[in-house]
Amino acid sequence: MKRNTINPQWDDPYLIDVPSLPQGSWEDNGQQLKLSVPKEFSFSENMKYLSNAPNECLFHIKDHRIYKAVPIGQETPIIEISAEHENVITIRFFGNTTPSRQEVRAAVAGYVSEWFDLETDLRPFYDLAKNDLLLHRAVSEFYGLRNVGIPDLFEALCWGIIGQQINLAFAYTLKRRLVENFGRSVELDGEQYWIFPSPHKIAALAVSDLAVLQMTTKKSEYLIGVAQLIAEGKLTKKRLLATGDYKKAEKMLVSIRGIGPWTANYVLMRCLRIPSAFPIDDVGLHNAIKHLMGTEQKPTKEEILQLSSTWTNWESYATFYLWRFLY
DNA sequence: AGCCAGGACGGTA
DNA sequence: TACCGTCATGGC
Repeated sequence: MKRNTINPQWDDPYLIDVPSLPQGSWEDNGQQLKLSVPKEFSFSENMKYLSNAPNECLFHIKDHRIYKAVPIGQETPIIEISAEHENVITIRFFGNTTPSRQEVRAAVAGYVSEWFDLETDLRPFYDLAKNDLLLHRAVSEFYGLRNVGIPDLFEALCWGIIGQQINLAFAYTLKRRLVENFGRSVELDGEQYWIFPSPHKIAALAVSDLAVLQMTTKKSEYLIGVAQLIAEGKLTKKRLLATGDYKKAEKMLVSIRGIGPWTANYVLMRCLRIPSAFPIDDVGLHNAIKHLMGTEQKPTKEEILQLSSTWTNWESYATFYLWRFLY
């Protein structure tokens, strides 16, 4: 008999911070969901991006399909995301994890819609990019790529903090250790699906609990501090968005210990989807520009501001597209 | 072996 | 405001 087994530490009140409904059109026949996607969307282009994450532990990819456990309230459906045609995304529930309640299925649709940023109209970006020194090649090579995001705020903040000042491969290793030590997993058909630890769980840890994972002491402190803020309800997506202004949201984040300009903009870009969020200190961005410009030295901040002066309100998409040149 | 990595902090001038 | 030493470890 195949059953889902869930780790003991499952008395976990945290609800991931995601929309309860997709904004766009979608269908639900009780067994599977279909999301309509904009014309400027390419499933395979987004899959190429996701396939490149080395050592990713929160989803896996097989035969051009994504498999992932999505925690919604007290349920943890395991979904398969596929696209027979480029213009529609199909979500199937795995095994016996089909949520019986319609609102849970809707939340899953909302999660996927947000993950792939299906609501943004990319046409203005493509228009401005056509004549842009750095972007014209990016938008033709990666046409249909979305700003694939991190819908949950806590996960996005942790990923940003973990990634500070270390190479990406090591960052993935640290994330995996964090998830496998303090997250929970659902097992189905011999596969294990990991779910990111809750803020409550991390908030209750001691610095040494994280430091043994080879996180620096400071990173351990930062993660616990952010977890406490979120667990106490003091830091939410809603509050950040309620500032009504990108710069105010950035200030709110930067005031938190461990979150500097890079992390703040990274999270505003990948989680809150602020179009003008711009992690200008990002080494990856610097390397991409260096690569495209064929220069030996990294661009200065002034040069980047010059090159990006026409990206107004599309800085986050520009950054995301330029990252694609790095792998 | 040595430089670099999807930075941030705390102190100093 | 602007700069600098420090944190600390793995990847290549």
